[in-house]
Amino acid sequence: MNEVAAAKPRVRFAPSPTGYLHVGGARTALFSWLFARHTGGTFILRIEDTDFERSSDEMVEGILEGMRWIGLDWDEGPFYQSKRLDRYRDTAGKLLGSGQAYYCFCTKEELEQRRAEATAAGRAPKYDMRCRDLNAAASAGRVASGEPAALRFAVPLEGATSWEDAVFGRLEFQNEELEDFVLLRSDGIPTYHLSVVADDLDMGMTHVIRGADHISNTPKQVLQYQALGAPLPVFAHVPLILGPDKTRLSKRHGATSVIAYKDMGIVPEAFRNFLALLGWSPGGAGKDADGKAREVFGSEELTKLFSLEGISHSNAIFDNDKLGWFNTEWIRAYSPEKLLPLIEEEWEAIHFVPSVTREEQIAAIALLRQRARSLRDFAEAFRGYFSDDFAYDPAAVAKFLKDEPVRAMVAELGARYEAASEFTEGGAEAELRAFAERNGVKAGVLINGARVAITGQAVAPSLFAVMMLLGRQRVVQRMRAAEKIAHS
RNA sequence: GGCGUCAUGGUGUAAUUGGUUAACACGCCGCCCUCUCAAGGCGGAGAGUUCGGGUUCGAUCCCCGAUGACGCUACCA
Repeated sequence: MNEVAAAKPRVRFAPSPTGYLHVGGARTALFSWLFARHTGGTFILRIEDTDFERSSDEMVEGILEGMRWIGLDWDEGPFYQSKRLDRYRDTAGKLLGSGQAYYCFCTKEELEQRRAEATAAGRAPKYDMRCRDLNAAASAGRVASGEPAALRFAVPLEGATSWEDAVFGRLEFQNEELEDFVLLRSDGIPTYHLSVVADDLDMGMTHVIRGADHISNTPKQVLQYQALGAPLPVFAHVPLILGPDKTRLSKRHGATSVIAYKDMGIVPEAFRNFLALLGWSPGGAGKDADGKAREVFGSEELTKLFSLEGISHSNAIFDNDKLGWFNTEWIRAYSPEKLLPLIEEEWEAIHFVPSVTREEQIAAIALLRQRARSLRDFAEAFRGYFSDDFAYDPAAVAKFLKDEPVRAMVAELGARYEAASEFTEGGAEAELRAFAERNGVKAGVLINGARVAITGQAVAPSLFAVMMLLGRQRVVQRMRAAEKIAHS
């Protein structure tokens, strides 16, 4: 461990607000957050908005919303790079002053043209360093007189740059493979390469946990730390998340924004649990006494188990089925009281207003959560439990409530319930079974028919439990109306 | 093209880090339960660890090569 890592960890999540929080970003944020919480360190949020063209406040809000949704709270920030421009110029000044950076007067057009020529000629499209040996004083003069110039870092011509990556081990790049990258654009705005280093240094980052797509950028940053005489943070590169076709996850694969999963009725714990296990495993620490690995982990447990060592080296494929499984597990684990506000959001989204009391809602949720796959179920298939405003699933009607005799029997049974002296779970079942026998049909036929009449669905909890939940009045009313239910 | 990284069933991951009939979870199939559907219980199919060489008494694990995938290759981040 180097001297920086020995200090209390300080880690950050540094998204660029050029889009909403996507699943890859969410996972790196989660890993950083888990690491900070595990070690008792500090988690910092920094918005890298130096690309004014593509950044927007709306995207910043979207990112914050996504982070709040999966429960990632930050201790410092959000800091905005757009408000710290002076600091980057200071750092650039140091590099220029020590001769490790130089002004470049080549225009963007010239560079593009040379790049095209080099590629056409089969050469590597690297910057040709033509401004590198310009006289420093003369260059400074040109800049002072208003000539636009970018500032480039002077990469050593020989040797190699390496670091010890916390997940990949020792990584090394030959300096000759690197080009003299731009630190400050000609409009004075820093590039990513400069601003990350300046900020990570300034904000005292001990660990830089980010996507593996940054591995190739890392030597450029290591070189700056060295040029500045600063100690290196620990770099930990996290493998990428791919779509089912093994290409980088994109809108083509469906939802890419974290909030889209919220909209699909995924519960935050489920999403976080799923994400945590994509590219990370607790190893032996996550196993039970019988040797079976558990996978359903809450926030506290993930925090306890998390370590950089458990991060995988290879890219992972996003599997919707498994996410769905985590969702059912977590919906079942939530208390009805905790589920209710989440369900209310679903209702609001479709402008549905439940007509039953809160107590009845809680009771219904307690009964239904066992078989919910998504929060959306509560606003769709389960509507009949919360209001008389629900639809009959045509397939369910066709399957169990199509025959006229059955419809008539369900209606008649409804009338019997109405006339009965009491309405209890056992009594209702006994009544139904006796009625079925007298009419020469199997009890199951009436149970299934009544279920459709009462809930509109072929799928539901045990019929008699549902009856007690809905209450005699609704049950009777819906059963008596069985003959009027439309069917084809 | 150059540079870099990675490679265990369809998917996510394990394998006391050279000694296992290669394990667990998701998914899939079947059976049980049963008033439906889930859940649950039980069982099954599915990888000999990308391929080829080496080192070793012995390689998922170490070395070399190939292949493939992915990443980077901007005055984007």
